[in-house]
Formats: sequence, C-alpha cells, structure tokens
Amino acid sequence: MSGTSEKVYVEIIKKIKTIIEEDDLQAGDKLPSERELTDRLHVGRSSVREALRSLELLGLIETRRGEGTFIKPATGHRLVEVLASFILHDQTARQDLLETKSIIIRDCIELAVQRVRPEDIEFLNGMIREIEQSEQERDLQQQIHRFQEAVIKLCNNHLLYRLWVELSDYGLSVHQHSFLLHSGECSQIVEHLKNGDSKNVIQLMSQNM
Amino acid sequence: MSGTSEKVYVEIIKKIKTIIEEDDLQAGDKLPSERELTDRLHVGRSSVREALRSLELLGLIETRRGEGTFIKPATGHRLVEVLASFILHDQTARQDLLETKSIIIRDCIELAVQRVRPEDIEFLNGMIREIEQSEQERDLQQQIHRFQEAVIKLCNNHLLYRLWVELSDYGLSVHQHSFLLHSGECSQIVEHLKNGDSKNVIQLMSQNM
DNA sequence: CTTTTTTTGGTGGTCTGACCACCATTGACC
DNA sequence: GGTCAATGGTGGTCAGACCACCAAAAAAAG
Repeated sequence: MSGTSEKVYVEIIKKIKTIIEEDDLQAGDKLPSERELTDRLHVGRSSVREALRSLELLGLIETRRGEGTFIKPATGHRLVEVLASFILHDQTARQDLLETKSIIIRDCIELAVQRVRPEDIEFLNGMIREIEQSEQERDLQQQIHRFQEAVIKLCNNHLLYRLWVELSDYGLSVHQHSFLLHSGECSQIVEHLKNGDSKNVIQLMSQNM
Repeated sequence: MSGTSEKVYVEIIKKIKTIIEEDDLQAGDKLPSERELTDRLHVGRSSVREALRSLELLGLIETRRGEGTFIKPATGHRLVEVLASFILHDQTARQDLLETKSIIIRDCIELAVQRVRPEDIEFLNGMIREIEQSEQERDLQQQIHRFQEAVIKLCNNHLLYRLWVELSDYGLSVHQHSFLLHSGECSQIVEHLKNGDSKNVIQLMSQNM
C-alpha cells in the first residue's frame, strides 16, 4: 500500500484530528462514539480505543463512562504528570527544562514591555487590588497564579504563552514547590512594566518559577 | 474496593513504572512482553496494550514488532510534537508562529555561541566541505538543512532544540517556502560562531527560516 | 396533566480468543 | 562449517462478549 506502514492507532489519531477539524469541534464537544469510529474508519474497536486512550493520557480528550468522549480544553495535565514521573530521574532533561522555561519567560517579558498598553496596566492593578483583599490562602495562590499568567500573556503571542503554560505545569510536577510572588512583588512588576524595565520584571518573574 | 477507581490502563502504566524502577531498567532495555504483563498484572491484554500505546505516543517507549517493547532515552520531549500537531492548529496565527520561531532561533544561537567547542566548529566545517562538493540539488538541500539543524543543536539544550524542530516543521506545512542558505553563508555562520558574534549568526539563520 | 419510577438503548471499560506479520533462534540439511 | 527452513516468541489487529454506567424515553403513579 501507499505509506500505510503507520500503525493503525496512529492513523486513527490523525483521522480523529481530521474529524475535529472538519466538523469544527470545540472544547467540550462530543466525539463520535468508539463504535461509530470503528464503523466509519473500518478498524477494530480495540485500535480505536488505543488511539483514544493515548489522547486521553495526553489530556486532549476526556471520557465519561456511559456518556461519551469529549474534547478537553487544551491544557496538558496528566500528560505532564506522566512525562514527569517517567523522566524525573533524568538530570539533563530537568536542566533543559529549567533553562528553557527561564528563556521563554525572558522572551515573553521582553515582548510584553514593548506591547503593554495602559489598559493592561489598569487590569493588572485591578488584580493586585483583589489579591490584597483576598483572605483565603487558597484563593490567594490562585489569584497570584492568574496574575503571573496575565503578565506572560502580555507578550501578545499566544503560541509563546502556551509554551510557557506547558513548561510551567511540567516543572511543577517535577519538583512541586510552589513558591509564589507576594502582592508587593506583583506591584513592583507592574511598576517595572510601566517603565519598560524588562530586566527587573524578568528577575522577579524568574526567581521562583 | 480500595480506591481502585482509576482505570485499569492507568494502573498498568503505574505498574510498568514500578517494574522499571525495581528492575532498574535503563534506556534501551526490554520491557516484559505484553503477554507476560497480562499474566503478571492479572489484566486483559487489551488493557496492557492501551497502556503501552499511550506510553509509546508519549515517546517513552518504542515497540518493535517481532522483538518487543523497549525503553527510549528520556530525551523525547514528545510533548512538543503532539502539542504542535494537535493544538497548534487551533487558530495559531501565522504571525505568532513566525515570531516564536525567530525568538527560539535567537535563543538557541545565543546559547550556542557560549557553548560551542572547537570540535563543533571542526564538525561544521566538515559539513560545509561536503556541501561544496555536493552535486545533486536534492542532496544539497538536505545537507544544508542538516547544517542548520546542527547549528541550532549547539545550544546544547535538547528541549529547546526540539521546539525549533517542531516550529520549523509546522511552519513548513503552513507555507512551504524552502529557501535555504547557500554554502557561502554557511561558512560565514561558522566564522561568526567562532568569534562569538551571535548577532550575525542570528541574522543569517533567521533570514530565510 | 404533572410527577415519579421503570425501562431501554447507547456509551465506555474490560476480558478473551483468534489470527496475522515479523524477527531471532534453532536445528536439520547439504 | 555454512546455508536455509522450521519454530516459537513478539507485537498488531480484529471480533465478540460481558459489565457498569448514564441519560432519555416510556410507563406508572399521583
């Protein structure tokens, strides 16, 4: 045959991707059932399942027994968990990860200082006000995380932003510290952003990644 | 039951991880066969396969028909690849892609000029000699591509390198330019690398990405 | 008619058994 | 001793059978 050397389950993954594109399925939408895919693609159900289970482990889909298979909002989760648990002992990979994350942060901030608009500053200030009023410790951590995310997002490059998200999640599961900024540092970051001082923002954002 | 709400294939993944640790299996070593895992873990072969296929898609293991399943060197970072092919297409503006690629190239080169060793230079020179002797147009393009790859790889950060590969491949499929360097420019790159002149290398490497 | 209960059909979850294709080793044959 | 066919183990795939679960439809109760 013509290049049908690929394993069936990999082919199925591609087909599923095609189906998602053609039907314009969005996060939360339901995928065809395993049996329907079996019929449509003329393959065995076990092969379909191998494909779906792989995508599930990657965190791309979610299966609910008795209901169906659904597209997940694209955030690696278990993907990261599994990779981390398997690669944890590889010192080189760890080093690469830290370095790459640090670099990506720098890149994002450098773009951000160029592109930040007054309304962005105002938005960040709003977040800081909320953080200062926060009382629940749990809420606080979440809010600060959202703040960091918002800062990175200012790079105005969604791809780069996504890279940061993935690398962050990945790093988190490797060594689960979760030192976060305190609200004072958040304010400093906004100040430096306003002044176009990328160096200090990078320093603050990198210190406890 | 005792918290065995996890799906079987996920449990199997954990068990496999345990087996790897207990038997101290290294990259390249052979995993127990599917049938043996079926017996040892008291599960169906299809569940074992769902687990193995998932790990395979993550790039953590490699299966060779007729031989067995083997552990892959943990430098896979398949994370990037999968994200690229599956998630990137969700409205990633071409501009983001171009910008990100450009940034990654810059990052790689900046690391490369710090880390390049004399033998790397010698290796690159060898590639250039081959390029100059090349006669087939097709070979030439491939050789130059390998040259570019080798330069990026000098960053000595496999994760970053993989990011570049994926962005390049993805970009290729978006708009198939394939302007490549000519051999003279390759020589210039090596010269600038030797002199620690990252700026010029970046310029040359970025011009026709 | 509305509400509750039951039924039913569809879905994923798992296991089993059966082939096939491929590979490496074995062992017979020359 | 070297060559080549037979063999057993391995992954690759399919088909069918259950089970557990859920939601919507149908039936029963009010």
